[in-house]
Amino acid sequence: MEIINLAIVEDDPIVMESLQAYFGNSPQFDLQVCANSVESFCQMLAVADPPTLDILLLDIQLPGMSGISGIPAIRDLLPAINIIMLTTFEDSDKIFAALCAGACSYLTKQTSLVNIKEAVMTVSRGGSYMSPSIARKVVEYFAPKPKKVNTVLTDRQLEIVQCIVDGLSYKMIAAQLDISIDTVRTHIMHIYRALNINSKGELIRLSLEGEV
Amino acid sequence: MEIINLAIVEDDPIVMESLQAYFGNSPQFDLQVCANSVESFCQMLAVADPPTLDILLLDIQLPGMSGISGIPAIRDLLPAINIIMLTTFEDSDKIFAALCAGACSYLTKQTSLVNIKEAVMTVSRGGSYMSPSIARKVVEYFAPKPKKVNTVLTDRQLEIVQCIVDGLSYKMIAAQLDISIDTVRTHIMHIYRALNINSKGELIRLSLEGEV
DNA sequence: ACTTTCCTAACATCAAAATGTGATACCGCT
DNA sequence: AGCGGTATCACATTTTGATGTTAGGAAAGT
Repeated sequence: MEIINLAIVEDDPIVMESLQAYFGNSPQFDLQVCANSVESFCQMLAVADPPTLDILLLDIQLPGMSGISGIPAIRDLLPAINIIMLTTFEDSDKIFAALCAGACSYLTKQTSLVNIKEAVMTVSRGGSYMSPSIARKVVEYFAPKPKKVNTVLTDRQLEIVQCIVDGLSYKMIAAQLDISIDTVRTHIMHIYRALNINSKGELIRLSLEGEV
Repeated sequence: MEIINLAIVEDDPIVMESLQAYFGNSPQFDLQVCANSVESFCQMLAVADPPTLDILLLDIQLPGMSGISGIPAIRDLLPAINIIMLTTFEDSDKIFAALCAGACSYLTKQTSLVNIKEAVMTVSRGGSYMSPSIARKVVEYFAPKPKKVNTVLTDRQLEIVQCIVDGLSYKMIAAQLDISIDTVRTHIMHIYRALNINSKGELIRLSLEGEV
């Protein structure tokens, strides 16, 4: 079995000790770096012979820079590192901010040491592990939104909108829907009135953002 | 412990038997409905006294309608059901299609029965479980993309792009950036050249899709 | 010192879009 | 039968956008 090179950034001494005791005494892991802030962690990496690290357990609430805002800096120093967030926060904002910054897993601190170990090993195998409640929030991001029913636009108008979003000119829309270009103009004027906008650009933005 | 009302839609008799044997003999579960296609499953629900179902294990590759395209129909009949995809497919397209349709978990068929049970119970507790390799693909959806085109645009050009995405006209951009409208035109012409496009619409689409 | 890149700007031209007014016709509703 | 909403079309005008050429000045690199 390959030995996994670990790092931990955590400011709570109790949690840190617990993680150190658990991972430090296991032959599967080589706990190479421990730090209590992103700043000091980065300092430890900015040496002549930086350690090789596979996985980082990273807290969010830290003195100085937060774990999330520190991710870019860390990935800058270690592009290949896999970052597992380990935090008490469960709000969607922080979860998505962390994932968007490049974290690959997200665990709540209620997670048992056994499960944290499981997550670390899963990640080292190229997978990802998330706490069930976190995973639920993530999948809900994709789930079909409760339709904001479009009372403002008619079916025909939505057809026109789609054509515009597809990049068609008035002339092409007229050809495609087999109506006159003047009719297209009229439709679009009505659409603009209904949405309270006055340019193709705004319409495309609204449509791509799912507002229409 | 609450009993979990289960349904299974699976056309492979071997897999089905294995699941039936496992969940049918466990007191925690009430395996209420088994079907080998979405169509027959929906028929079983279209009765005077439809069963109460908490969780559905759903295959993708099925005779007739695919599992993914069947999700909307199923959710129409049972809005509260939690759908766990159970399939051999691991391609991102299918994963995201299933999640966007409203599935809450996604397991590969390599998943052991014990882990499937774990997933079912996790979901019944309001969480979500995904196979590690699936979870990885999901988090990679959020991860920062390797920078692409935006190396071809200068800072100033990105400013202009932002203004256009915000729905400003050339005139308004000129006013906002305090430059002449001719300069705005020149910038935009260069931007179009750099991105190989030729309209505001395409630019807005690229920008909103994160390509710039 | 020289080149390159970028931001700036003016002038010009044609295509496309935005806006307005007015009109005909169909459909469903009361 | 009459009303409101929708879809259709025409004509006209003004504004905006797309594309081109040319060019000066500032900053940065060779």
